[in-house]
Amino acid sequence: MSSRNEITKLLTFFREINPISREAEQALTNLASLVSIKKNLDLQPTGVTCRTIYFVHSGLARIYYYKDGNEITEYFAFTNDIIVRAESLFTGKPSKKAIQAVEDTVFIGIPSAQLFQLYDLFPDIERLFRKIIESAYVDTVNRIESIQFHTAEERYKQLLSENPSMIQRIPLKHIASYLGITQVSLSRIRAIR
Amino acid sequence: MSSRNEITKLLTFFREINPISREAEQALTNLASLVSIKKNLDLQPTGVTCRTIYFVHSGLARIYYYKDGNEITEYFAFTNDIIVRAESLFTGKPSKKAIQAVEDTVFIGIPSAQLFQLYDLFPDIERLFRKIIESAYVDTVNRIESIQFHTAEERYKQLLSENPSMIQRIPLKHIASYLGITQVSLSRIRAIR
DNA sequence: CCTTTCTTTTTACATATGTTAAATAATCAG
DNA sequence: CTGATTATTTAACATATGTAAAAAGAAAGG
Repeated sequence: MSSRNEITKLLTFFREINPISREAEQALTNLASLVSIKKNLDLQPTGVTCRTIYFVHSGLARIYYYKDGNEITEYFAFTNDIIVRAESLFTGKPSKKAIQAVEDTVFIGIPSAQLFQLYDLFPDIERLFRKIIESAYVDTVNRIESIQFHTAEERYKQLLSENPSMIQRIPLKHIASYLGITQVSLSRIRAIR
Repeated sequence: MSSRNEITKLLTFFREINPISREAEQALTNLASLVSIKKNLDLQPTGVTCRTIYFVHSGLARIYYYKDGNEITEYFAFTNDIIVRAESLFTGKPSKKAIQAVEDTVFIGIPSAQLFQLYDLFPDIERLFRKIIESAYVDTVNRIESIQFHTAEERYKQLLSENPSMIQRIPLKHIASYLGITQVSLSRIRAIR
């Protein structure tokens, strides 16, 4: 499969969110490039300002950071999911977070500076990305509710029912920190049948 | 102060986020209207789809909902803050959440359908609101980190140092549910001097 | 295939927060 | 001002999750 075909798949996904003109699709395609990262390696390290917006083409990735010496997973991205360290991209500050391939992963990268220039030429593209962020915002608000008002056991079981493959594909230590608990707690929860 | 002057104050605030043309400002002003709500009364009830984007002109408001019969405060909005039930606005579904005035509050309301039409006429306005949502998204991601990796005591003390007036202006029961703890827990935390 | 390393589970104990109920304190309406 | 309502604190006990250390299991490299 050529690079262009891989980007076409992402454009197809974009059409469901917000259709954009053929010229706009072409402009996006010209900006986009593929990056392959082997399992457990970082796509982007901490300490650098985020200047690229990534989508997962294949594989599985995560955003993580360190808290008191412990690695915390903040987000998992599957096929077609956006993966971006928003707190750095939107503020211009160096990111304290890193992006890592959980499996061998192919990313589609779009340089943010050039994308923002396209916003001026193609309001449709700006609208597309506005809607992507709106959707991410709603997801995040819902996640706060999930964290604050469900026990770790409830959150684990919900994750298990909504996305059972995660348990197979992702080390439990990452799932534990994503759920906001220790690995020991997760193990205990899993043991209760 | 006339209604127009109150909206002018909001436009001044908008200029710092993303300047828009004079025509765009005029179009926004034409859409905007003022709503005054007395303390403890709802601006928007639950069960209805959110069709208006509000900003706080003066006073103080919150978004809340019911969880197992208990009232949970999700968000506080101060002067110039946006207050909107995003999970309903962006999905078109009825909201399970309500907006309430914590003090006598003046809101500036912008009907979402008409605002979205303005996006077509004035890409600057769409950009302004994209940036507002991006900023809200970053705030929300940071809040997840705060909830997951700080104790309730740490979160209370941070809130106290960042925004001490909240403790005076808002009943502690609302602050407790905002922090994700019971009022009893908050009281205990406060007692430790 | 074996050794090393990484991941997951188990155990024992510590602690933060929840639950329920009652006591105080503050606010509000008449 | 006064009684009623609402908000806040306190107490006693229950429970979920954290911490530390060790054991067991799985994966990876030579």
